[in-house]
Amino acid sequence: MKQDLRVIKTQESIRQALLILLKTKPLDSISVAELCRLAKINRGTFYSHYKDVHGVFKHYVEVIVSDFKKAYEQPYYRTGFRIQHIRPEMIKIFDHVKRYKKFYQIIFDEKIPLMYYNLLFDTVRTFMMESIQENHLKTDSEIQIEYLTSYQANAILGLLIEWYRRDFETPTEEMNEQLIMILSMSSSFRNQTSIS
Amino acid sequence: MKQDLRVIKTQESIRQALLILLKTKPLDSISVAELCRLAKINRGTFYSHYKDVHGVFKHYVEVIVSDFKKAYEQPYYRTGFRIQHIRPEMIKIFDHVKRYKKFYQIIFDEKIPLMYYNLLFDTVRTFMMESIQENHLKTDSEIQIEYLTSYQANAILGLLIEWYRRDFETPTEEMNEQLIMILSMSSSFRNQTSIS
DNA sequence: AATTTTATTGTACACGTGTATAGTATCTTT
DNA sequence: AAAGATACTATACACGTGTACAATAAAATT
Repeated sequence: MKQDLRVIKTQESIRQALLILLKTKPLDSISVAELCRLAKINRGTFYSHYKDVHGVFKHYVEVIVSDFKKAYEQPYYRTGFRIQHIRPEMIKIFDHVKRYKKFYQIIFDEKIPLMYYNLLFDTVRTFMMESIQENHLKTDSEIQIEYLTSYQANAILGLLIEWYRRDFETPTEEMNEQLIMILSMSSSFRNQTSIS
Repeated sequence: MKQDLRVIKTQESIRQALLILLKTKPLDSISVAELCRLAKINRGTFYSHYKDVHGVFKHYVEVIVSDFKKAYEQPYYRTGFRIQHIRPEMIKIFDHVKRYKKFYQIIFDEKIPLMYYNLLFDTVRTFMMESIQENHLKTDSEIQIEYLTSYQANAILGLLIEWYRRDFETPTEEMNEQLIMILSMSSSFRNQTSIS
């Protein structure tokens, strides 16, 4: 059996309505009722497709995240550089975020649920995991990779948080440089700070 | 002029009601109406004190965060160790989180707004800042301290996220060890991973 | 103790939420 | 093209939200 045309039509009009509303008001102020009025959809119908407004927004976030994954998984980036040097895969993250700036401004908004942040976290963390496994890196056997990758992935997100707070005004090139410099800081510094 | 007794009474009964409700249901399912019924407070009165249920919860979070800050600021921990070694200040974070486990389980819940996470982030980040300044560490002048500390602070929170996801079952002692091992990993490894 | 100040209550209103159900319209299948 | 399946609509209900305002109660001030 094929996908019902009615379903496609209503879902698309709901999604479109969200995009339109997002241009004039923040996500957390958009109600299901308003969305349905604009989409010319009965409110009861809405609930047979989405749980709430976040359910609709999540669709777009998933599209963006999968775009991020796709870019990262291009073979060129995975094989073309020697592992002795900092490879540029991660660098792509800043370009990606800048490209979808409007969405990331929503995701990092303090009124928005952690759910989207978690999605980001899991995505970046998976990259870390794969990178370690592909290069057959063996870490100190005492270190649990789950904790190591969580540490590393969230560190990157820390840069994004700061970037967001500065309204993404720092150029992506400088973000790349900052990341590389932080990564190449000597371990002696890390021991000195006691914290980092 | 002194603080009106009526105000104190109503605020305390609202806060108490929240604690009671939190024992049986998640924060995001607690309505202002329910809170007011239990607190025996008129709903209109509620809104002259708090904006919403989160406003009430935030009070507790602020108490907890200030407790965290206080513990960190005890002079003993700031002077008693040589900076050449990893100092144990940050180690306190795991004990602290474990102590207030119930609250952190709420804060890290995916349905809860980023606001509380940001509060945590800012707190830890301030520690990083102070630590760098107190020790008169000069980083590479090209590195912006704001990005460095955001990176470092959020990395720690990454460990907390993973810990939370495992329902805080990893013993605090092991969390301490994991952190120390991650921090003392050689920079050569970091260059190899390309990501971390 | 009397007066003044103000926090709280009770009530109302327009709106949003989530769910349910019967009737209608639209799609798919044969 | 007709039959069958099902998505959509219209409507209703109980509940929650945020705001407003006059009446009341309980504080602080004199």
